[in-house]
Amino acid sequence: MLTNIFELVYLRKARIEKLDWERMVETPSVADLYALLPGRTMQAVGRRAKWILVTLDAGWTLAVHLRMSGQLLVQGPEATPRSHVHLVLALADGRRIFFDDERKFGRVRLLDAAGLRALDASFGPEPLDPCFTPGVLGQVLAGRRVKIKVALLDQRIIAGLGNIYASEALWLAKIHPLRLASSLTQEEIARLYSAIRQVLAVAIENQGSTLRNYRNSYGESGQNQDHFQVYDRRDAPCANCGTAVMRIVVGQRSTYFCPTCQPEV
DNA sequence: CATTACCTGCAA
DNA sequence: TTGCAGGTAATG
Repeated sequence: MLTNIFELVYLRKARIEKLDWERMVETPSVADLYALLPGRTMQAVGRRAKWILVTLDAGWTLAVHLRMSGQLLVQGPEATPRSHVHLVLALADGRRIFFDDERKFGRVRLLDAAGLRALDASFGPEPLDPCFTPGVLGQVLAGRRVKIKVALLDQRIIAGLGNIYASEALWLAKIHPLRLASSLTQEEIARLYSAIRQVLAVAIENQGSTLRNYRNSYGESGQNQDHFQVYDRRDAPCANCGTAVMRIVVGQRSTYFCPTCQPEV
């Protein structure tokens, strides 16, 4: 979750101070990244699905995906990178951006306008966008013979939900995770729509969920892990009915739900 | 569809 | 030692 930006930091005349895990650079080649990035100016920070998008000048966009354990940290000139910092960008004002990533799953791309359009087009609707309505959710789920939990994790169907918030949203909507997406009634879609937006809004309010690695760009933990209703709460009592929360595996991912509030398929 | 790979670290 | 972890791409 993107909780804050690098204010207006300047990458002008900056350099790549360290890059010791080249596999994190998906495109262009590492040589091209070294050629193109220095001298660029950061103009804005945005997000699409789980990609952090830093708008640069000359039509370039620096895209960063934190995957499981990545952190993007803004540090002062005196800070020492920890052992898992694999990319350091030195800024013109002396600060540095550390890409810290224990598991090395995180990725970086430098995209031109066409690359950005292609990335954007590969994702489903943004749940917090005003254009996202129950009707839109119904359309993207229509005819999908996939379990609803799997559909919610598929970024091509709907963008931005991860394993935590998929379970949380289904609990709030009282929908069993194994239901087929195509089987949801209008009413259930309406409930799911509200639940998704509610769960994300609360998570943002609580500055994200820190299980192990998540930090905002100042290195601060989130608080939303203290507000989980079902995720990581196997055997805890459901807040609605007291039934023990169950854990099952759906699409190879841990999935938590209340067997009473979210009736069987 | 399901399974495996990618990585490292931590808890059971 | 095994299993599991907030994600996704690449395989059968």
